Amino acid sequence: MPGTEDTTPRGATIYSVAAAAGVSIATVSRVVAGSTVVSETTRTKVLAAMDSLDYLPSGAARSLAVRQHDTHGLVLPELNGPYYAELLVGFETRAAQLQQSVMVVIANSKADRAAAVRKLATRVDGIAMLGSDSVHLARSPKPVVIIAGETQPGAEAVAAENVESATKLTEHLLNHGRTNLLFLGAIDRAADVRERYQGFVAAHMARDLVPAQPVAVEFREHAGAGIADRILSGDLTADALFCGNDEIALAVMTRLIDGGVDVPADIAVVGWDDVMTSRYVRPGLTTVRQPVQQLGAVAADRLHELVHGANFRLERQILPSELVIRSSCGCPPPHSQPATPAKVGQHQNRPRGIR
Amino acid sequence: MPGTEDTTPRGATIYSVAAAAGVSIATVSRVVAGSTVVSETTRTKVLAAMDSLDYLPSGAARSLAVRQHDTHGLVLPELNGPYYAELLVGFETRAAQLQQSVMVVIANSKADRAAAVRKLATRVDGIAMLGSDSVHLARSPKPVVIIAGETQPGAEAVAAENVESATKLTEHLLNHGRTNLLFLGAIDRAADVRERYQGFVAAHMARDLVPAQPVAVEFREHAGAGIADRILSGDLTADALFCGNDEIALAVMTRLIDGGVDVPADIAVVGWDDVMTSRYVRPGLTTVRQPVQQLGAVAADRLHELVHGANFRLERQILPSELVIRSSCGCPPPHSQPATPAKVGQHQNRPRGIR
DNA sequence: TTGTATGCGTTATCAC
DNA sequence: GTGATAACGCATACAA
Repeated sequence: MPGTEDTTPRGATIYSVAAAAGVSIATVSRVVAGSTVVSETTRTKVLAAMDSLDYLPSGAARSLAVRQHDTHGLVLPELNGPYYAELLVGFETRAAQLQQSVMVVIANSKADRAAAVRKLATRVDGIAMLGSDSVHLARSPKPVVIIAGETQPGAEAVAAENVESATKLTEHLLNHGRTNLLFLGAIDRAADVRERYQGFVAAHMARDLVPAQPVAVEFREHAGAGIADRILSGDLTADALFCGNDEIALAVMTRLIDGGVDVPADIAVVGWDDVMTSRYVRPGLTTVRQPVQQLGAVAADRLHELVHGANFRLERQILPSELVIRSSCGCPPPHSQPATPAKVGQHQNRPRGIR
Repeated sequence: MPGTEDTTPRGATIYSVAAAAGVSIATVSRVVAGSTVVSETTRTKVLAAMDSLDYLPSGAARSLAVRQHDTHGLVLPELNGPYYAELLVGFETRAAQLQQSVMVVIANSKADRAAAVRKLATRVDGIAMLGSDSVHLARSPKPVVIIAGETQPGAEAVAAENVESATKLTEHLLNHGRTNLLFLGAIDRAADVRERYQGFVAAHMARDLVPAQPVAVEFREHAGAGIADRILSGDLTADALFCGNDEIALAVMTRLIDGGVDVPADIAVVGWDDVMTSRYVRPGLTTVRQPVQQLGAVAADRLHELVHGANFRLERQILPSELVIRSSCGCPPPHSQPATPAKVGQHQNRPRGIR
């Protein structure tokens, strides 16, 4: 049917604005790129044309031409919770400063992750991945940085410090006179939990004590309650619980209290992460705070450098964690029970007496 | 310098695998696309070539060719907290099911958002944006769906129900015999808070009561503590506090309790969002749960349809919220104080006596 | 079933 | 200063 025009407006391209402005596409490209060589008068013409045509450059075309995506990939496990949000904020913020976009994908199973990574690699310059117990990323075509996981052949790793803090935390419990500590968490899933257990073991060894085997628990609240029930029923015995993260610590502790046990008098409980709830609950949960946001930022940073030719760092970068002593470990509660959060950045530690 | 080769390996392209497999690029493209027409023997050849060359397609080139990014954009404000993580999970998961990648950008100021949106629009097919009090997105070249905000000319909106739930919650407080309710939250920032105040007002009107003006507070914990101090000092008076979100509700309530007031006997406190802390704190915080994850999923869904030619929906889609009655409102605490979270999806409401 | 040729919208290298 | 024009890596209509 002659004369029938395509009705779907295809959007302005560099060609249409060039035509509208009466210049070549090269010139348009120059003003878009902010090149200083173009004369003021033509620049104005071009700008006007772009505006009237509502011109929007094609990122794909640009990427193809410059052979670079200018975007970072971020692979996260499905778990929600504040941890991931913070990590994303740190990562995205730093990436943005570096003029990089960020593409995120959430994957759970190893299979999902592998597939996700391959697809992602198609549209980014590099990939940051939370947790290393993940893809066998041999021959990964793009730079990879692993967050909170172990270093791997083709990748670089950044993580929050675990072993030392776990050791300190365990010692703290031991110093409180506890003799039967239990470690709650599955050490075969994630490297960071494994490292926390290492610290747990190390502290025992240092005193010629024999550490208990870890009790595998999912990092979900209901799992924590389950453990508490086993303790209440006498199936499990302990006078101190070292929990792999705050969620289960909170769940266990609360259920224990509901079940009539006195925390921390009968059983001390400590966690990991310092989630918001930990400072609101009574007794306040003793835990460890990780520099999560900074972790994301550093990952974005390293990734950017790798993409731009930097060499892989042989050993992973460790960011310091910080013990947050409250009262679930046996320390006396502060007299005024200040529930208001301390300003972040200030030390919240207030070790007392013991240790 | 003749004979000097470029040492940086440029990565395999469709051309190199075609050559290696002894076929044309069209054929390679076909097997990559999973076309069924190609013979089994050649497919194997191509697959082998791809594998040995470690071929990774260029997403940019593909996007350019098909004139589509197959990517959804998501614009978030900087605030962290579980809300955003959940939203992201819902959005990404649904997008993935639709074969779409997702690019996220975090922006705070209006200026940031405007800039971010324009840059984003360059690499995605459509944009979802949390909150509408944002960009004047006139002539936005790509489809936009607004999450938890008001509908706008060029966009579609999805949101959790606010007014009705806020009305109910207010009525609940009124039914408890409270006569001096205060609304805590800045209604000039976000549409959803505005709507909650509307419900607050509506409930008052229905009883010929005159609602108090909203007390502007930032949604940060320290701000909540500040309000509590004003109440403790007598600067502010109330027997019930309707807080714009759980963070400030928690902060206010805790500080109030530390200051010696009996919550809820002296002052009732309710919040919004049902964060984890709300079910751990004592008294349990009465609040409202929004289908955040679903909100993200619906946004991704609608965006996808808009991108593929669907018409804008004139009125926004409202997802139902749910009252979560605990005891900070004045209701008696459950006898067993079950802190374990109810399975999500089950009704957690247990209204009693009153209303 | 497979190959050829063209277009997708930029950037960048040359000339002019 | 500005304008041709060749990549960039893929999809696809059309031939064969």
